[in-house]
Amino acid sequence: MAISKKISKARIEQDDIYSIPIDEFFKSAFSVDCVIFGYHERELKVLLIQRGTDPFQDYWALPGDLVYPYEDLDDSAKRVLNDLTSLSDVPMRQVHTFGKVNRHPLGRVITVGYIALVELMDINPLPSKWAKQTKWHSIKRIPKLAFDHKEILNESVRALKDIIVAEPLWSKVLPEKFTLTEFQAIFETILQREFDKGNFRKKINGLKFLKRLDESQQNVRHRPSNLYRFDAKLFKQYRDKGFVFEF
Amino acid sequence: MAISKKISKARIEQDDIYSIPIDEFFKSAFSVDCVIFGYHERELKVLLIQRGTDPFQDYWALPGDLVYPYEDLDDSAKRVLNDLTSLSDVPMRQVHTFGKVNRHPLGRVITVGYIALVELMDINPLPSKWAKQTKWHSIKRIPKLAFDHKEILNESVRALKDIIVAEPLWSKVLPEKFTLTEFQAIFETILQREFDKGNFRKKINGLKFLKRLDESQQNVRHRPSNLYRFDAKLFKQYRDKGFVFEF
DNA sequence: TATAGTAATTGTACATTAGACAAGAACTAA
DNA sequence: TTAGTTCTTGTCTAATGTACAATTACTATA
Repeated sequence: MAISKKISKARIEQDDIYSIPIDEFFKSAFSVDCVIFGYHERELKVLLIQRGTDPFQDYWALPGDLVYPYEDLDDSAKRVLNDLTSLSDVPMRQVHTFGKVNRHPLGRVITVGYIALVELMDINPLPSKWAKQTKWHSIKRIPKLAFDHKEILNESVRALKDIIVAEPLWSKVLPEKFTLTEFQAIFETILQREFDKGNFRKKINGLKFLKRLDESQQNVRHRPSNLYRFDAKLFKQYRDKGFVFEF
Repeated sequence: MAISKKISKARIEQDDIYSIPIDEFFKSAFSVDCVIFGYHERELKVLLIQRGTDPFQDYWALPGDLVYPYEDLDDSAKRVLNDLTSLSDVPMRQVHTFGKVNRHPLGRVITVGYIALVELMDINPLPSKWAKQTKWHSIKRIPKLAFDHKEILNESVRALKDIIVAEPLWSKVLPEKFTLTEFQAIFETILQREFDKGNFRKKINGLKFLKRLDESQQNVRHRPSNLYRFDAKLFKQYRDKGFVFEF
């Protein structure tokens, strides 16, 4: 399934679009690739699968596959992730589309990248369909990847930094009740910078959608931390009024 | 050129990906759509073409077309814009990809949106290829558009607001030497909010990459404004050090 | 039981920025 | 010369950011 040899580049350049039969355009495909970031205790990982099919058989890769003809793009990302890792209910966001001519050996395929952030221990990926294995890889030690997935991953890491502040992705990573130190750790890990504890806390106390509870940690060998809860409804109200979270 | 009837949705859902011949995936196409924002004297417009071909013949639409099989996505955006409007040297940025199943009547086509911002008077779009007309439309009075172009436009307007602060798109809109009032007007128009003149100016004075010149306006019936120049090199240096422009 | 260790929490002092607003300056037109 | 206009600078206050110190509440261990 290679790109049709009937289309020579030279011919197209000197001629106009009408000279190409429209059918020649409908010989390409598109795929989605899911970048599932897993956070746990100050470590950021990404979920990779080992491919059990060609091309790039046995390579590590982002969970991704061709989009069905009848399938909306956003739905496809969900379906593909489920097909390969058995995961569902992982809200993803579109990030960028990658479309170099030779990025796929079987023909012209562009791919749309989607990202998500989850607490690593909350989900249980299981390989299915043609995925041989699924495995969390530390963002700092990424093996050689199939296709241009390294580039997609890099771009996604960059995008995650923007999105983590703009959208409450972090709420997926926190337990129901959490400490401010845990909250701070997420931002420090993803944004790769440190914050002063006291000052960070002051900022948080101004945010009404992080509600302080009348409970505290148990069984710690130091002063127990107060617990907080995220109020998604209040957050939405804030945002609808133009509020922007910033660091 | 409709989606192959051989693929029934039911069959795919109960079966797995292997049951679909791979050729069935290579029957789709993708396009690029260019959202060229034109700024002039506190007005924001968008460049539309009138389509001279089916589908949506005679409709107003974003300049966009199918991507050639041998063509990188980013290159394609440039080429398509030039094909339809004769414009070149308009740096664009990818924004979002739209992939609903039925967004294109001729078959499965997803489209990648690109945006740019230019000074309206600096460029001279001329319809060519199958574009009957090109015309600047005020962002506030948009006619019925072909395909899902209204949705693409809406998303692009939103994205422009983010990008105008993150990237120096505004440098494309300003003359070599400009006043701070002109500079402020761009942000007020695009972000749709007003700034206090004095305070805005204070902020600007801290930015070294906006260099105050020893020149001022001529022939104005009020105190002439100082002229400034944008130093792109310095801006890059700032940004590489992690500087982020904000309002 | 007292003490050390640990991290949470609060506070303080200073610097920087934001926001509202006013005063003065530099031009043209009448 | 004066009025009209907008640019430019300044001032004052409030809010926020930053660095860092002091205090608190717990556990483990001597």
